Amino acid sequence: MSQARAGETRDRVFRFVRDRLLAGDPPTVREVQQVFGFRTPHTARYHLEKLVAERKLSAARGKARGYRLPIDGAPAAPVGWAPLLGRVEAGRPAEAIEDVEGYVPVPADRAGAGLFALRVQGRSMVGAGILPGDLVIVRRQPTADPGALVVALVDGEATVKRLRRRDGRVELHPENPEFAPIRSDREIALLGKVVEVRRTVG
Amino acid sequence: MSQARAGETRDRVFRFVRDRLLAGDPPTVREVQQVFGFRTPHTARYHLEKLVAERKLSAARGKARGYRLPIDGAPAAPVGWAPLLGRVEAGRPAEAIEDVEGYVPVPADRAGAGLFALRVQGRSMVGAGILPGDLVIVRRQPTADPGALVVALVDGEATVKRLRRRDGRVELHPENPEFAPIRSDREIALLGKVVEVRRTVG
DNA sequence: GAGAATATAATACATATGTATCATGATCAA
DNA sequence: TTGATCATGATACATATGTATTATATTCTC
Repeated sequence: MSQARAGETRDRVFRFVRDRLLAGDPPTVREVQQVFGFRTPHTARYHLEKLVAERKLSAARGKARGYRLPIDGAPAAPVGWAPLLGRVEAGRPAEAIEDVEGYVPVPADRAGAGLFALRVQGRSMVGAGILPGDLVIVRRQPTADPGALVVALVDGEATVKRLRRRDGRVELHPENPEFAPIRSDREIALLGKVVEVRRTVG
Repeated sequence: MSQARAGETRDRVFRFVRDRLLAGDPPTVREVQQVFGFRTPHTARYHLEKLVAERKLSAARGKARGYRLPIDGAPAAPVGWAPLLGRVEAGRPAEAIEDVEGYVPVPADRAGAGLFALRVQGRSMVGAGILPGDLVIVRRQPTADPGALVVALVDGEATVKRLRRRDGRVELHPENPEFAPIRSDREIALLGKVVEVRRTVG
C-alpha cells in the first residue's frame, strides 16, 4: 500500500476536479478513484471530503456528481454568449441571425441584455486603445450619454466612435487626428454602447 | 392529460438544459421532469432524446447527468475558464490558487493550456493599445519569440512588455516613450505570452 | 521508537438516476 | 372522420453513484 507525500495527492485531486468542473463536466467519486488508481472509491471520497473541509470544494450531499467549486471561489459564475455579427443590418443588428459568425463568451451577469459583438475595422479609434481587428462587445441601446463609446450605423456601415454633443447636435468623434468627426447632418443610427473591447494577440 | 403546442415545450426544455449546462451544472432527467411538472421521468426523457435526435444535445449513455451541448453547434461551444490572478508569485503563477480573484470565460479551444488573466497596471504599453485596467489573458510559457507581447516578473512584479533581443540579450520594451526598456542584467522571469487583451468600458 | 495522524484498502449497502414497456389522451393531416 | 403522429402517464427495473464500516499500512511528530 504505497502512500504519497502529505497533501500532494490531495492537491492533484483538487486540480483534476477543478479542471473537470471548469469544463462543465463534474466527475463522480469513482472517476476520481480510477484516475488516481485507488483500489476503492473510499480513498477518492476521503480526499474529496478533505477538500470540502478545506473549503476548496463544496458538495451536494447524496447527489450524483455533486462536487462543485465553492461560490466564493467564483469559477461557479455562469456564462452567457453574445453573437459575433459579420454584416450589420440597419434597424435590427442583433436579429440578423443569418450573419452570425460565431459566439463569444461573456459573464452571465452582463449577458441576456441584448449584447452582440463586432470586429473593428480601421484605425480611427487607436487613441482610445481600440485597434483594427479588435472585437467590441456592444449592448444594444438607442441612446447614450456624451463621452460614451458607441457603435453607429453611418451610411449603412457600422462604426465605433465616441459620442459628443455640440450645439445640441450629435457628433461621432474618432480618436485619431487623421480622421474627421461625423456630424448629424448625415444619416446616423445608434446601435448601442461599447461595453468591452477584446483583442486576440499573435 | 393536457398537451402543449407542438414543439413549444421541447424548446423550453432545451433552453432549461442549455442554461444548466452553461452554468456547469448538468441536470438529471428527473430534474427536468420536476421543473416542467411531468408526472413521469419518461416524458422528460422523451423530450431530451428528441433534442438529441435533433442534434441540439448530446448524451453520454448510462451516465448520471450525461446530457451535454454538442461540440459543433454554435452557441453550444463549450467554455473554459482562466483564473484571474491577483498577486503573481514567482515560479508558479497559475498555482497560486490562494490569490485567484475570479475567473474569466475563454473559448474552450484555447482553454486548458495553462491560461491565466492579469490586470494591467500603468501606461507603459498604451502604444500597443493596452491601457491601465485592461485584462490580459496569458498563456504560460517559459520563452517567446522576439516581438511577442509577454508577461514577465521583474523584481517580483508582473509586467506586460514587448520582448526584444539585442546583442543576444533579452530586453523588455514598453510602448510608451515615457518609459525605459528593461534589460536582462536585472532579474527577469518570463511567465508567458499575452494571447488576448480585454477592456471593460464605462 | 511510540503514539498520533494520515492514507489506503476490502467490502457492503442505500439511493440517485438512466432506461424500458405498455397504455392513453391530444393533435394533426388527408 | 380516421388513422398517424405526438405527447403524456403509470410502473418497474438496472445500473451508476454516494456513503458507511472496519481494518491495515505509511508517514509524521515528539
